[in-house]
Amino acid sequence: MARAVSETHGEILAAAARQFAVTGYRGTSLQDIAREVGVSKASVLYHFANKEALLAELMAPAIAMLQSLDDKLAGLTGAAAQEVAATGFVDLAVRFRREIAVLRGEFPELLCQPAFMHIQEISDRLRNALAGYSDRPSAQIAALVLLAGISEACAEFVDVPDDDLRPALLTLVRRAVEPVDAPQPQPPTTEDKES
Amino acid sequence: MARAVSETHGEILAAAARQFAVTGYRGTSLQDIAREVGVSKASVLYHFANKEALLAELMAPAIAMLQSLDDKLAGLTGAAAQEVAATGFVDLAVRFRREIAVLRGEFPELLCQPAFMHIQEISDRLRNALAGYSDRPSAQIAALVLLAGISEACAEFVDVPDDDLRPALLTLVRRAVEPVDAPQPQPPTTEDKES
DNA sequence: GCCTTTTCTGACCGATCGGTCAGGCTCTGA
DNA sequence: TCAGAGCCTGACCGATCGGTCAGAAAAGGC
Repeated sequence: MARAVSETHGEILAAAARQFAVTGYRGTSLQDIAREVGVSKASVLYHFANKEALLAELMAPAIAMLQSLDDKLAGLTGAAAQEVAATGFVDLAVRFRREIAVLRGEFPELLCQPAFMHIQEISDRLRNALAGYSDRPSAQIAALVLLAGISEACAEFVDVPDDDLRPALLTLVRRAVEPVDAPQPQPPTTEDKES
Repeated sequence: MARAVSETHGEILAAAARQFAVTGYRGTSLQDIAREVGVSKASVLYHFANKEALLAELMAPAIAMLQSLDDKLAGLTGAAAQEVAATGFVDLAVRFRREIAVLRGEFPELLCQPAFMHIQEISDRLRNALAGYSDRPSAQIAALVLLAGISEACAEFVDVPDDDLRPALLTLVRRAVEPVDAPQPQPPTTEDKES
């Protein structure tokens, strides 16, 4: 068959992105991807050294953006770090919904593979930043819930346009994150309306 | 060997719970579970009809609690529904951290299996309740982010005691959820949702 | 003692996985 | 015209998966 100077490479990548997001990395076989593109499994392995290499190329842009967010956070503390982490991660999650969905579902094994080992550290730093570098458990918990939830939500709302999703998420994060050094409206004692 | 009137059944269940939570349902083989218990794979399949039956028995208590929460939500609307959904789901997530972690990671395929088909509907209703039955996208998004994030967070903080985790999550949810009939800064256009 | 029931096992099955390999096809430039 | 590069394939490999089955080993009532 031999198509015009390999658009096949890109087609495989696109099909893999689609299927990984739905079925997961482990749940998608090379055969599945090959079938969708209309080539043989051997052809997939001609274009990509192995399954992991295919995943790595797929994730590269998202990882690059995550890395650059990590760099931007390097010099910041407190509320400034929170704000940059919030806007940066929301942007990233909205733009790379599918890629993040893959990472989300298969954390334990994927992060053991050499190409993705540093991601755990980066996302730990991101969580710390979103918690305003507070070591209060409640701040850490809130940050983790938000990061995880946003990853999930973006994968779920595939059909919501970016420009609707982004502000909604950003508003949510700003409301939900535990403030650190901003002047707080009430003392941390329980001035509760519920109990 | 033939142990005293099968504690083996329970041991298999416990080992499966541990491994599913770490490696996922699909990522854990019957061989793995058998090895941890110290029996043969065939023995696992003597106590459980098949892998899915093992999972179903493991999930039963969590699903029962989810079902009862669903029942409790049946007659409620607005802020009352939000509050019950919030406390109920936080309780459930804290108590059944491991079980929820399994469901979380392997949604698409697990929910296709007959034993779990109705869970998707229940969790949709739960999300709606947490959104105060508002159809504003931002309310729906916030609810989904919170539900997903909490599931993830509980699985992550395995070593945090229940009594520390629960209030932290509850505070977060109450702060993050979009209020429906509480006094709002902007005039509510759609006060009446479904009557 | 013996017989039945419960518990457990090794050997085996078909299916599927990721990956290899030798070779065929088409295009291109000399 | 022909050699070589790029692209693609079917056949095949070893490993692992969930699951079956005949029968051994132990437990318990008689």
